Amino acid sequence: MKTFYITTPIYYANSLPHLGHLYTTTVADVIAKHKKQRGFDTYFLTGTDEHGINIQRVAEAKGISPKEQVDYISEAMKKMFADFGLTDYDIFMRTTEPFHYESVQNLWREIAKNKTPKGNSTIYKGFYEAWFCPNCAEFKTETEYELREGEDVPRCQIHEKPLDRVAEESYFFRLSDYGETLLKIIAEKPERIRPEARRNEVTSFIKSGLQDLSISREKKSVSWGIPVPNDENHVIYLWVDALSNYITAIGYGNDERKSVGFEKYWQNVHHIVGKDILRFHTVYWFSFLLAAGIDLPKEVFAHGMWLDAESRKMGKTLGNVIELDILHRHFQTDALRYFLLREMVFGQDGKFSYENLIDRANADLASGLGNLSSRTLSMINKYCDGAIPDGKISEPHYLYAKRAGINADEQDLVSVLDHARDEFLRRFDNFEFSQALEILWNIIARIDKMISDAKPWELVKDENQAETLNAVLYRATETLRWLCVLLYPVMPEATRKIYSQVGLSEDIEQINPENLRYGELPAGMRIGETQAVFPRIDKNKVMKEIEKEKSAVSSQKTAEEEKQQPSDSEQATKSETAISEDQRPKTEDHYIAIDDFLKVELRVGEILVAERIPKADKLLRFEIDLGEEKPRQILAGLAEYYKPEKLIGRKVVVVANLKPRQMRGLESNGMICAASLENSDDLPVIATFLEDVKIGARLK
RNA sequence: GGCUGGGUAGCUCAGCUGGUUAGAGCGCGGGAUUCAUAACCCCGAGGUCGAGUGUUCAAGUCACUCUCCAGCCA
Repeated sequence: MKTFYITTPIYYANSLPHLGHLYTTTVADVIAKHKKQRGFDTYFLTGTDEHGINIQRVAEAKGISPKEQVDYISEAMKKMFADFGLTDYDIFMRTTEPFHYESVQNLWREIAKNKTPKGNSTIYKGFYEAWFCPNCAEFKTETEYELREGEDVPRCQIHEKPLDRVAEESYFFRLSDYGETLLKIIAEKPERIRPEARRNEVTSFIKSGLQDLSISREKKSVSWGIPVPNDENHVIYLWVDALSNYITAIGYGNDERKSVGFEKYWQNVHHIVGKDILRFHTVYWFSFLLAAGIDLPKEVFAHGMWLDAESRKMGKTLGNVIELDILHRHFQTDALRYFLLREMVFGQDGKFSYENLIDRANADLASGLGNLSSRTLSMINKYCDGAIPDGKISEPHYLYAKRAGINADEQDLVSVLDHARDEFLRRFDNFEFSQALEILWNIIARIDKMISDAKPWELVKDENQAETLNAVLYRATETLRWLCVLLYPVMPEATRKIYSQVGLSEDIEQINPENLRYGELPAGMRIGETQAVFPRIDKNKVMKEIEKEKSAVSSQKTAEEEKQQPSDSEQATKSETAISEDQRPKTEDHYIAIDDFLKVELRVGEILVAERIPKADKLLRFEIDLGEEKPRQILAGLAEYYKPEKLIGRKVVVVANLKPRQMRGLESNGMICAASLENSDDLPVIATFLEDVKIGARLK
């Protein structure tokens, strides 16, 4: 029997489930369901990655043990999966399982006893000294961290948290010997890494030269992990531990899971990963596997990220995160699954907003598939006494059919459906989900048009048109049957409902869409009870509710974070001022046109030099890099509030086209934007950016 | 800075190896209709195809330059 092995990454057990976890797992679930339908013996893995310094720290901070921490997260993950109907996985893998320990150590031994393609030892012991980011679980080079003014410990550029200085003995994996082999392998079977743009990144990374990889940490600094075989003082590097879950779970290197079938499944494994971890799943993972003499995965597919409606990354600071409990509370799981697969071109980034989700659900599901099903079945009830009519038109009635705009012969429709089915399957096999779905929605439009053109409500009034009417309804219903079978992996609940409304009772998950043949819908069968499968969503109402919940959540968070609250009276005063400001009459002359605003050239600048000016107690002299040929000199009255040396390196907003002005004999070429508050003793606050911005970028 | 990908209708995007009036979906405006979940069907809006130069009988579609955006560079 043909087999298929699909994996999600195992999710790091340091934070609660989010949209990314839901997305990747949903995609894998859809693929798994589809492959099962197609007759593959399918194995679907997901789970949590539970070791490492970062989990150790999170646990310490909470005052619990690492095991308690990872138990908590993996339970939360399972609960989230269950909420969204993701229960078809064959294993929820956890790296704290004893069998995984055993297997990883066996993998290590296997690698260690082999030679690299260049005939060297694969693993050697050395000494490592570098900055390490526990959040990334990566060592950082000079270009990847920043040293802030007044601090001696650099911070990770991604997490902005202090790095750990690691100076210790370490085992190394001789990755540097694998570059050529990897490039050759990728060139031979490029489809192993997709999409193409991501593959290019991987190859250019390899071409830039691979360095050996530290694959252990001393136990005294990281204790939460799998010990290196025969060296109790070392713990195996997180990525070796995590990546190998894909093989240990199906029985590599251990007896406990042997029965799953490593040989059987591994030969057709497809890893679905986020683009951020593609490198680990190709360069590192491929090399480890080569070193252990294990076949490489058939495919590693890197999908994109969900961005907000404005194409920004989602994050706590921006408050634009899509919240899983809101999704769960307000939307049908099937509508969400459809949206996830339809809206994002698999492999590219996609935009996610509650509005988009509602629009898609209403347009494609309520007005599209749902409405087609509803109008078709309701006509069968009204015009055919609730039984599926015979779809054949006999020769004497050909002319009538033609008059109604209907081909007596259904061959046109049959070839359209056959072609759509083949294309859909081809796209699906290629993980082109959005395009696959589009094909089916063209079919829906076609059937809608057939109905509108034929006008069954008129045909029913003419006895001579009885067969035409029947044919139209049969064709529509037969198409519905096909749609249900094809769409089952994407919308399991809804398609089951429609299927049973049509009157069919087989288990749709076991029907292979390849075997769909036109005309197998039995005439004379009674249809089931009908009701709307995709109720229309009242956008205004639901958006209002969501907004309310969102603000409730965020204000709750703010309250927790800021324990110090102003007294009641203070707050009252403040809100009163706010209202009066707000209610100021908005007449024309309070506004400026966009052109007026654009006259002001605001740019991002980085302070290179900041120093006091002799005999001036307020003025500071700055040299600011605006991305121009040379830095600008700007004077600003900030000396009372800021120590000049603290300002160096800060990114600020500069009015770049202000007329130059002389102060204290020096020319100032611009102005630094800062908030100045009402009271004289309030400090001005220099406008800055939370995100990393490019020097010279214009603000608008 | 280097490399990769991209900039096409209000929005999301198709447009393969260059060739008739540049397409789809959503949204919007109008019409028609009643089987259906204010749905479905028809029509329309008229977008310098990021800018420029070039190759060609002919260029979103090829080349070069510039510009903007995104990603990768352990």
